[in-house]
Amino acid sequence: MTTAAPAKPARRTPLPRNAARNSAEARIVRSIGEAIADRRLPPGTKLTEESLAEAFGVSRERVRKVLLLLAQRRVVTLIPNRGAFVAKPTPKEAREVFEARRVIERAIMDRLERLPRPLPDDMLEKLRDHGALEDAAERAADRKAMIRLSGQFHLLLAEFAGNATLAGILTDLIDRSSLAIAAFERRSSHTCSADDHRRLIAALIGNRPGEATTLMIEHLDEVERQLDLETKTDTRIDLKAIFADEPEPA
Amino acid sequence: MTTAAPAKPARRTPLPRNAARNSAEARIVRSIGEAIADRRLPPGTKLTEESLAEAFGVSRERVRKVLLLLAQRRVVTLIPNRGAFVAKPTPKEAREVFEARRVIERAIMDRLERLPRPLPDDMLEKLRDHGALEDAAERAADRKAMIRLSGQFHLLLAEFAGNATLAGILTDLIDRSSLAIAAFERRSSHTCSADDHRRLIAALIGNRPGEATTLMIEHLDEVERQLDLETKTDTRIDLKAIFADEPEPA
DNA sequence: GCCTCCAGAATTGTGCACAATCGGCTCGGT
DNA sequence: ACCGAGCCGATTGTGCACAATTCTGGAGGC
Repeated sequence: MTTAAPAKPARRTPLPRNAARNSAEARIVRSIGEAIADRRLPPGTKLTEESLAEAFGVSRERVRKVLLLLAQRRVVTLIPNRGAFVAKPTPKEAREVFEARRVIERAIMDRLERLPRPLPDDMLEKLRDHGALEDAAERAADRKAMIRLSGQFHLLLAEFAGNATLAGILTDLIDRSSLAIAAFERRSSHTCSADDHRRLIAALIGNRPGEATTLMIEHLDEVERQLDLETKTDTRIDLKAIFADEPEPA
Repeated sequence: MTTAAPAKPARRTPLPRNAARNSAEARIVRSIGEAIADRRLPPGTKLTEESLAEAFGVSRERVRKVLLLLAQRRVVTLIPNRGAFVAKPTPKEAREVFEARRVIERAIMDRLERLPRPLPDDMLEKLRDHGALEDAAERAADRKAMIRLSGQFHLLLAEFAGNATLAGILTDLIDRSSLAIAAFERRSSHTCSADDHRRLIAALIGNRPGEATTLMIEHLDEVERQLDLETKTDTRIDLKAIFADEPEPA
């Protein structure tokens, strides 16, 4: 019935319209988000509206909107009349974020393990492709790419689990854990163990019951364990402490 | 040009400043959120900026900001150049939200059951107080109060679990499940079974291992099961269907 | 010497005016 | 009478100007 209209000329405009405008803001959000994740914008950095507006070539109100969005995702902190800062999570918040990730990603792995085998071809293909990308980034020692790919890997699994809502929640949590890593990473850490991901992929394909889930939990535990959530480096007094033992150069 | 103002008498105000301003926005968000949850604003309702601005006695840009926040929480849908609408979840999204709630609330119940016994007095007190409130609302057949209290109950448990991040995520999910209920509730449904909550409280205090968790999952299953997620009432064509059998009045 | 207080500058917050866009309505053609 | 085109009212989107607040540097008093 409704399928008629074979020869209907394109009455409406092809409407590439608002998509462009809208994605411009989304693009800025992603751009800033990635910059925060890979530490080009370390926690605590002041994000001046004017500077960002200039950097992205947009008006200040656009930036303002973007910052509001990022603040909602707890990636930046908005202090009234003071401005926007890259969020600096507390150790407590960092622990909470990782715990939340364990809760959600365990659920995701459960669902993935219950998928009928063998896994669909496109899924296998995407897993292998992603593995190759991570390998390449590791060989190239491309730290930024590894961070980005690591997040994408977890997100990819969430997609496969088929629950977009959980995936959306996880997106935020991944951003926030990147932030936590940036804030609390120890000096000598190898972090993003692409090896963990490799094993996870293998376990997922192999389908030994529970193994992939266990690996995921251990993986998240390991990442969290590599953080230094004990020594209290909070507030801004640490700056004074750092330079306290330096003699006056005069 | 502008300010004459060479004389500056009481230059400073007693500063009831941003705290009031800031919470004003939060208040509007809560207000609209509650209105959506208890169905004063059914899914699909157009939220005109001007009307809301007038209703809350604030400027349009304030409303605009609030709508952006609510859109981020998926409680309203923002259509470019068309405006804001109370979100109308799809059956798929409704299922996803409930699945996400099961994932998170199971984790919360796990943690609550692992709490050392007996539970702290303030926790017991709050549980009992809340139970009394729900009983009262049920006796008074105060539907709106029951909906609000039901959400608060789940949030209360999340608080007790001590993970503010998970609690925050759950806050959004509860709002969204309220929406799902508003969108898909069957005509003859008793819904918010305060009885479930009563049993949950008892199980939690009694601490028979796993019982509270099981009750919670069954509770969420039951709420979801009361929804009609099968019959496809999507799109706007249902309006035509509704009036299809009505004869022309002239 | 140190603390307090106070301009000046820089930055954020907000109202307003206008531009852009959409849906509905009317009108003219077939 | 139906269909499409085009205008109009209403609503949303955006830039701008100005108000409010905070921060900085420095002068003055204790």
